[in-house]
Amino acid sequence: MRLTDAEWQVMNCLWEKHPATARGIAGRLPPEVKWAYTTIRTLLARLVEKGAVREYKEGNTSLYEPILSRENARRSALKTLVNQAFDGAYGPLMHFLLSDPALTPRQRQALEEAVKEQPEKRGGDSNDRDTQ
Amino acid sequence: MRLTDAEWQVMNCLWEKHPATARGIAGRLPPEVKWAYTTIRTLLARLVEKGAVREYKEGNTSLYEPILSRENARRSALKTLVNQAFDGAYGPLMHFLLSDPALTPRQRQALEEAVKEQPEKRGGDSNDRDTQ
DNA sequence: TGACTCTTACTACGTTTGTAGTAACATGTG
DNA sequence: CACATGTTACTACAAACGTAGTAAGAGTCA
Repeated sequence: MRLTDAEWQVMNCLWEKHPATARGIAGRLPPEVKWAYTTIRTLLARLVEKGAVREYKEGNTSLYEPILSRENARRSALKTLVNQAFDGAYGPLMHFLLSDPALTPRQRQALEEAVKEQPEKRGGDSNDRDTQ
Repeated sequence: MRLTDAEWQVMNCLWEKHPATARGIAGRLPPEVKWAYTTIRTLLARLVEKGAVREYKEGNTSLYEPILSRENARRSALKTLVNQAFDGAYGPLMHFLLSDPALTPRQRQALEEAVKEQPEKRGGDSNDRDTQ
């Protein structure tokens, strides 16, 4: 399951608190995101259509709830990144993390340990378990 | 600098060996990618336009060379991912990596150490150093 | 009951992305 | 020189994305 930038914003709000109404989500979006109510509605509709979110009615109001778990969305996004930018292996990613200047020396050392043992795991691209 | 999926494929070939011709890149794409020559040409043109690649002529043939470094492309992609999927902090990402069932116990422990010390670094979204 | 105010359903539209096609120009070869 | 072959320049076009508008129904309050 691939989420677009805008969809991530909406899903993040939904994971944080659900079920939620479109307006509730509008209220929990980061302050710099100022979308029209209808924009959020469109995004939710698209998410429902792709099976990431379930919609049900309470009175005439729609409530939304995530189907795709945060866990799986993350796993999927990370796999995509690793495949496209890190040769499909987690080792290079860790290596890269290592090079972050913001790490403390101890962190660096700990990570180094981990990388040394990394079993060069190739990213099998195949069947994402992405529901639940 | 944001790269699309297709652009990553091309850039990966370019980083591997450059300068390169469009046809050379075609030859180094992974076997499952079967693009028309003109498709690669279009992608290269878009990359040139966005400043990720430089093009120059040798005779009447175009040679291409990356301007955007792999390093920076990775950094940028990782930052985007972290911002959208991991609350803008590297800690949750490491946590997530930790949960990968493919880790050896020692790796897990080493990573755990690193995470414990993680300074909850918030993703300042701002000025990407993305050239060179 | 009429006027507001929400909510939904449907539609819209410019941009980006994936994926190419075609026409014209250059170059080497018989 | 005439032709085959490779190269470039330009154009195309459907799907996905970001971002929204409008019309019509439903609840609510004076």
